[in-house]
Amino acid sequence: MNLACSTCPVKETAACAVLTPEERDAMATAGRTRTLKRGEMLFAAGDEDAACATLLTGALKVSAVDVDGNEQILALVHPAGFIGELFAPFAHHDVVALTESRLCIFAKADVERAIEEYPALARALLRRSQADLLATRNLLELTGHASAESRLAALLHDFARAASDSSCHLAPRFELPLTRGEIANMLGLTIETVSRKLGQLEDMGAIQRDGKRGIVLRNPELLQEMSGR
Amino acid sequence: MNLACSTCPVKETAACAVLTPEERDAMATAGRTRTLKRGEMLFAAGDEDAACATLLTGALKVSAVDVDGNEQILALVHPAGFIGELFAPFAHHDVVALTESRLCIFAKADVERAIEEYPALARALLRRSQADLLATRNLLELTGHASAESRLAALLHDFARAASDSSCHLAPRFELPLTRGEIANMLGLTIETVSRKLGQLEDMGAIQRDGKRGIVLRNPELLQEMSGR
DNA sequence: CGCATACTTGACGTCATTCAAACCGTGTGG
DNA sequence: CCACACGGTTTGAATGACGTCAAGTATGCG
Repeated sequence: MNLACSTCPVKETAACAVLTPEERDAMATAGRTRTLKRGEMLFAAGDEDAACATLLTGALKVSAVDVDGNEQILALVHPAGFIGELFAPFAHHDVVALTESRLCIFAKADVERAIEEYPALARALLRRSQADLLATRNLLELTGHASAESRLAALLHDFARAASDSSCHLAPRFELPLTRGEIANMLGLTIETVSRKLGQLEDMGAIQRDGKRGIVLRNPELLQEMSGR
Repeated sequence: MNLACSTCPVKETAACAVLTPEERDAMATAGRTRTLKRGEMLFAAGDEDAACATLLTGALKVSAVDVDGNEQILALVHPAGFIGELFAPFAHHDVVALTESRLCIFAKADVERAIEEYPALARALLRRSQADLLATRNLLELTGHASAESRLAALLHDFARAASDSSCHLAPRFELPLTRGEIANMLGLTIETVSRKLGQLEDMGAIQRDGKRGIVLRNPELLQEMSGR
C-alpha cells in the first residue's frame, strides 16, 4: 500500500513532520503502510532485516524474553512513536502489536540514507530517542525500589494521562491497553499480584474496575500519593 | 581551561570524532574541560542550565532520588560517553562522579547550535543515544524478573567485560567501580543482600573477593550461568 | 454446549528486607 | 603509640511482601 502523508493522523507530530513537503514525498516513495492485528509481531529479537517504522494508530510493546520464556515489557509505543534500532546489525527486542495498529514502514537502509540527506530528520530522531531514553529510565526507576502497590498506582496514573488528550490532565476513565499478564511483565510482578493489588486499590477507593479492562478513577490524588510521585 | 583536542584520550571514539579538524576546533572554543572528584556532582535533577559533556576519563553515575531519599542508579557513563538531555528544559536526573573524572563541557545552547550546523554530530549523538537506550533497557530487563543472585552475577559479568579492553573478552580481575550501596541502588536491592550474595558467589567458587573492591573471576562460565544468559 | 483464554481468590512457602550488632581499615587527636 | 570515631562492610535473626501452586469464576468463540 502506498503512502498518503496528507491523510496521515500523526503528520504533525511524527518525526517526518520536520521534513519539507517535497522531502516527505521523496521518503513516501520508499515506505509503505502496514496493519498489524493484536498479537502480531513487527519483528523479533535477532532479526537482521528489522525494519523501521512510525506508529500511526494503535499501540505496540517492545519486549524481551529471558532464558526460561518469561517476557519482560521494556517499553510501550504510542502513535507518532518511532521504532527501529538504526545502528544495530540486528534487533535486540521483539516488537508486537497490543491492539490493531497501523504503521508506516521503511527499510533500515532507507532511513539511514534519509538521515544523511535530511539533517532535520536526524535531529528529530535524536529528540525522540532521548525521550524514549527518559521514558525507559522512568520505568527503571519505578521497578527498581517501589512496592507492587506503588508500581501499579504509578502505571495506572501514567495510563490515565496517556488516555487524556492533554498530557497534563488525567482521563477520568480509560481502558487498560494491557492484559494483567502484560502489566505484570512490565512491572516485574506476577499476574496474581497485579490482580490482588488492583483489588486493594479498588477496596481503598482509589479506582473502580469496570469490566476486565476498564478503570474508573475514583480518587486520583490517592493514586498519585501511593505511586510515590 | 582551554581544550586541546589533539591530546584528548577519546578523540577517536567520542561523538566529536565525526567532525573535521576545523569543525572540532570551532567547537573547542565553546567548550572547556573540568575535573570532578569522587562524589562531586556535575548537575542535579531540576537544574535548568545543566550542561552537556563528553567524559574523557573516569566514570559517572546517572541517578534519581525518590521521595524518601533512596537513590536509584539509572546508568553508568564510561569514557567517550555523552551526558546531557538536549531537548529538555531541565535535567531529570543527578549526574555524579564515581571516581576522579575529566570532562569536556559545553553549554546546552552551544551543542544545540552545533547539531544544527554539523549534521554528522547529530547523527553521532543519535547513535550514542540509541546505545544508551539499549543499555538502559538491558538494565531494566535485569532488574525486572531476576533473582538477587542473577542480577549480581550479571552485573559482575558486565563489569568484567567493561574492564577488559576488548568488549568480547572478560578481565580475569577487576576493581568494582561502585560501593556496595551503589551496587544495591543500581540493582534494586539492599546493601546487606548484595554483601550476602557476594559471599555466596564466593562460597560456590564463581568469584573471589580481593579487598573491598577487587574481584577475581574464578569461574566465569558459572557466573554467566547464574546470570541467566 | 464445550472449550479456551483471561481473570480472581485462597493457602502456603520463600526470598529479600529490616533491624541490630559486630567488624575492619583509615585517619585524627591525645 | 594507642584510643577512638567513622564509613563501608559483613553477619545474624525475625518479619513480611511477593511468588507459587491450586481452584474456581467470568467471558467469548467455534
